[in-house]
Amino acid sequence: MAVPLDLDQLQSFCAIADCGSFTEAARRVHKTQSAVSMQIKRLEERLGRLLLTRDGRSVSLTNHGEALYARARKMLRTNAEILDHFSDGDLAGTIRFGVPDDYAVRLLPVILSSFQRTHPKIVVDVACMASEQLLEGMKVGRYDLIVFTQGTGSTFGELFRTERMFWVASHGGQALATDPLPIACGPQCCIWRADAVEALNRVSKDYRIAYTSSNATAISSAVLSDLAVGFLPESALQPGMRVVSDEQNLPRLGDAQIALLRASHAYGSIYDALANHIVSSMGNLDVHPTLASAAE
Amino acid sequence: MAVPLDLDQLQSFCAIADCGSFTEAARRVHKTQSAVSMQIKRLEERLGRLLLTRDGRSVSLTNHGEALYARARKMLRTNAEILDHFSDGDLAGTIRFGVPDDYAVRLLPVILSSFQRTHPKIVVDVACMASEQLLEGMKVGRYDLIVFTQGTGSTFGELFRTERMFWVASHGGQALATDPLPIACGPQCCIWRADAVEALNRVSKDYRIAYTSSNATAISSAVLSDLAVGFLPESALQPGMRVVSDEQNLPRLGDAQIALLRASHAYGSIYDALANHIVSSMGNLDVHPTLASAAE
DNA sequence: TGAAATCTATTTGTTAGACGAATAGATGTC
DNA sequence: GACATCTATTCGTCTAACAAATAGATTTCA
Repeated sequence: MAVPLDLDQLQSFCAIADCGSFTEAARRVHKTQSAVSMQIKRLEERLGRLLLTRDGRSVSLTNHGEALYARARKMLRTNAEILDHFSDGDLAGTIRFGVPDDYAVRLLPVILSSFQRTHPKIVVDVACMASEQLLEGMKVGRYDLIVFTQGTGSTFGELFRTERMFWVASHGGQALATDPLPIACGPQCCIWRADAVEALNRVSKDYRIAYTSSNATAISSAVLSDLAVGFLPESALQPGMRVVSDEQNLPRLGDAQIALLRASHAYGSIYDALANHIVSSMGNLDVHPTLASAAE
Repeated sequence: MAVPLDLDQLQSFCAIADCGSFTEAARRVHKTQSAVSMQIKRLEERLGRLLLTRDGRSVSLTNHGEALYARARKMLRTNAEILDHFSDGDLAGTIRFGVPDDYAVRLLPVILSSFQRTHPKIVVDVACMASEQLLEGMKVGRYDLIVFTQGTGSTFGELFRTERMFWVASHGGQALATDPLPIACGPQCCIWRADAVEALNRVSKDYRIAYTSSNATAISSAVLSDLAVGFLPESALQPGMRVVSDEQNLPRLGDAQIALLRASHAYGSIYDALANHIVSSMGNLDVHPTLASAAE
């Protein structure tokens, strides 16, 4: 191996990929814009490929950039893990953390309790609400780190898990057989709502929005009490719910993409520690293990 | 994250861990001894721990060093994977590769065929024989890269897989019930032989070495034809063999440790490519995913 | 016991290259 | 068409990584 890559460059690269801007990325990694620009230039020269497309307006990853990103992330995670492991004394501080309420119930307790055990001096201040509100709050600086779900299309933040979405009904209920189909879902802004509505229209299925709430438990209750049919990601399924099989005439839904988003200042050791913990606890994405499968 | 670690330092660190010498490691990474010495000094300062113990004669890893080593290796593998992925044109060259014959049968075809598919221009010259002979051949420069198995004690080379060892007999055969127990195994030098013999003595089991060969297929045949009982690692088990359950009075055997060893010159892109491929294809070791479990 | 050999650590001087500041060039906005 | 806001580039500075040489420590062998 001639000379290994420079993690500093990869860090800048990932920062740009995350926020879509050289200037903003520079702030995050505590460098000037020119330094970041030159780092990327050197990285691209080193690998002999264009990694980012600069369209004046926005910056996005090329295919090669995508291929690099996943692996670079992995290396940076391991790097942060090492630094965390060797950091003297326990890390201390407070993290304002946001998570969609549908995941909160199932996943949070496990994840946060094991995190608290290894990092007793980090206080995690948890907020549970819909992804849209979390993103809103992130904009005004209310959180340091949030987990949120996004549609299949636009990707920003750090994608670390995908999940199948299922139509669900109550066991032995009538809602599923009703026409038009009564549906329980989040408010207008709900990311999945648009996807589901579009899918229903595509198969010309009659439906009506029978129940709306920005509270996930409220929606679950509506489904469980047979008021309506709902759609949920795999890990939000609850006992008493019945997954509607593909044989029914309901359209297949797109996958839920779960990502991590940091405030621009949240790139320190304690944030890395929590982010790493979440990704390794519930992440289900990884680069294909062998190059065999990764090669084009 | 203040400033990420330097992969260059980690590379030197791993090279030292692999060969137990600053001077030799320096040759491998194409630097002077002083440069390597200073790199380690900086790395130890950075992490605030002693990573290597220099006892004048030999150099070995401290506990902190061990913890770092596994993660550093992972990063270096990913690094090599990236460079491989982006290397222009197909890598070309010849690799003189050695592998124990017991593994050759089961694993080689799959591994090498997928490797050839992604790296058609790399010629892999395969030698199949017992680990001891491979190590012997490595000493005199006959191989670039070998896979070999070692006992539970001494570790050198790059450990990437462990496997349970099983006592095996033929289906419905008599050998297992015979007293003293007839055993088929490798020659004197066989690593497992000492372990098995020691285990038998520990439980005061009478046995006799009934069949000896340095050829793994010969031993398998002896077991299959009920001439004797044998002991094999999990992945060398073959149809027609019966694993002797723990209820029988045979002692539990230690695990087989499978490692990779490179010639001192074999640190280039094509060697990395094959080494990575092998490790990701058949490796079953990894750093614990979360720090939770890794913390002391 | 002492000389030679062979380690690692340290010192010194040189130099590449990474960075920040300033500027140019490009693009979209009002 | 002026302005704002990106990224690229130029320039000068300075850090820090390196090779070469040397010192210090330890083992080996006579």
